[in-house]
Amino acid sequence: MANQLTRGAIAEIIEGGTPEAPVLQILSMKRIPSGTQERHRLLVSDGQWSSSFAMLATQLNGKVASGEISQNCIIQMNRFVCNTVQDNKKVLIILDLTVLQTGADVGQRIGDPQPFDITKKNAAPPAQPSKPAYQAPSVQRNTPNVAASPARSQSGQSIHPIASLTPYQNKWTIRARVTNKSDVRTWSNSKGEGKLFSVEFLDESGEIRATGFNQELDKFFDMLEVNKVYYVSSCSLKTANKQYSKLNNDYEMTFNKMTEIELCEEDDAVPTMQFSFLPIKEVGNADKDAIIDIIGVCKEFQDVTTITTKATGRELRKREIQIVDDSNTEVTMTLWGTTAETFDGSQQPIMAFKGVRVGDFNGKNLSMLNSSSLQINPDIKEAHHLKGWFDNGGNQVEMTSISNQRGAGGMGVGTNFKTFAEAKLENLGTKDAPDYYTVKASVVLLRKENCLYTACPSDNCNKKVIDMNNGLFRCEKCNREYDSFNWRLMLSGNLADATDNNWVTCFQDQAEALLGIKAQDLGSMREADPDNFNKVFNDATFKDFTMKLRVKMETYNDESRLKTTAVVIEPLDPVTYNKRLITEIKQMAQLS
DNA sequence: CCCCCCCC
Repeated sequence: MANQLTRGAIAEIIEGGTPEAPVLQILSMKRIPSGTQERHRLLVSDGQWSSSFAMLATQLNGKVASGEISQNCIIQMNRFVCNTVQDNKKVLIILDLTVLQTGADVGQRIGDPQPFDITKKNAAPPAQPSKPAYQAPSVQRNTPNVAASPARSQSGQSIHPIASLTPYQNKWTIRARVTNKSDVRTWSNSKGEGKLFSVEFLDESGEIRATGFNQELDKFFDMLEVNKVYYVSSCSLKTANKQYSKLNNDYEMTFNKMTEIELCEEDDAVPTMQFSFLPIKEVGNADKDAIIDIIGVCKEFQDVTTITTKATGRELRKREIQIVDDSNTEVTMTLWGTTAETFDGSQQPIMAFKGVRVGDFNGKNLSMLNSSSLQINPDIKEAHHLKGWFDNGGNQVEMTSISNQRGAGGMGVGTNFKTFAEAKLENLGTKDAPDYYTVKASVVLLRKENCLYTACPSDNCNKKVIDMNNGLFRCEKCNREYDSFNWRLMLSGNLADATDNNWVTCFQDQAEALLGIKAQDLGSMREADPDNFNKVFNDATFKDFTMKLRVKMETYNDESRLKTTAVVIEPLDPVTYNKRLITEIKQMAQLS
């Protein structure tokens, strides 16, 4: 069996050689915990040497998931590149392989391979890897050695892997898929002004960002479409500024006057964008600022609004949408710019996001970045699965939202349901920012004394006024006197659910909703009709409500206490309430 | 030649 393996192939590759279709055994494999992209590192053996320098190209991840690639299996490497990384270490990336024998069939390590160490290798002094003289030692990746005969483009030139591009060669053509494309952006600074866009290209060896300015934007912006494959040649290459680019490439390209781009119709061989989707439910546990991939159904969407940035005063268009998945969880996602403006959610599309950022404003939310990409109704298995789920009952499921604030105005009672006990257990309100949650609660006790106050009648003031006892009422805030006032409510009530109770402050709108009467009417009633005044409070007591609460630690006179304020109060809708309980029971049943 | 990633 041992003679199946290509003895010495590992040494040959490490020394810069490109043996033809070498056969190796995978001794072990390890998933590397880096970023969102699943990557596998392999300990491989050629029968003589072993090394853990091998990595699987991500398009082969499926073969790991399916079990085709597993420990002890024998592989033939059809295509591979060997790069030099920091400290002159070698990394072998397997681009294409054939499993000759499964791990189960082989069942054991073949022979007695020794960990390859160039200093211990006794056969001849270490061969000098054929390293081009231009390579600075700090450069993280050398020109890869690409095995197997390169493909040819339609016009006959050979295709180069993206990973092999450097600023020092100018005759190359890549065949790559556009995985992301920016909006047109303009700039104006001391050096001048102009417009630009950028795209991201992906092939089986790697990825690279390309930028087109001014004339090149006019020439290529419309032509380049996300998900299509192109032959691209003659661009300027420069060192990528890692501060701004998250792509796994030390270089990036700029389109220039010589650049040629040509659509490639037969594009099956070029990998599509790789996602690593996180179930929406898991976003609830994700760290703030985490960059993740998400797929979901757009269940609801709000209108486009305009905001002004604090820093530069720039106006931005944004749209919030709610996406759900089969973890029965909903999250709010913010779209920006053209994506926000052109978005059509009316058909409840499936949306696959790559590289969106987790935020923690009022619960968890997601936001697209300029580096994020979005595919609507993509032809991938996760999208088909979600479509099937949504159309077959998923659309009826009551979702748990991990974003407290619904829509631009934050209206609505929200869906971040918790009991009082859960809110306490989770220490809501003890951080810097207030927490919001929604509770179903009954009124136990209302403090009707001092729940009304005389307020300034001018618009948007509402400050308490002082009765001058001469028919005039003075507002200190407006610094003037009025001949009338408005009754306003600040009602303190004890509310309870099955788990605990809580004192909650209800201001005007919320108190009116709870009592079922306008503050003005209640105020008039207090002196004129005390019986009915008391009846209002008696009637409200023991009623059930759904309410969105805000919890925040407040400090008075060096004493800190949690303050709970009602943000929205609605009468309990028994149908919606029961639906939610049924969903929760089903979820509990699934968990057990 | 850009390099902002935003707002409640």
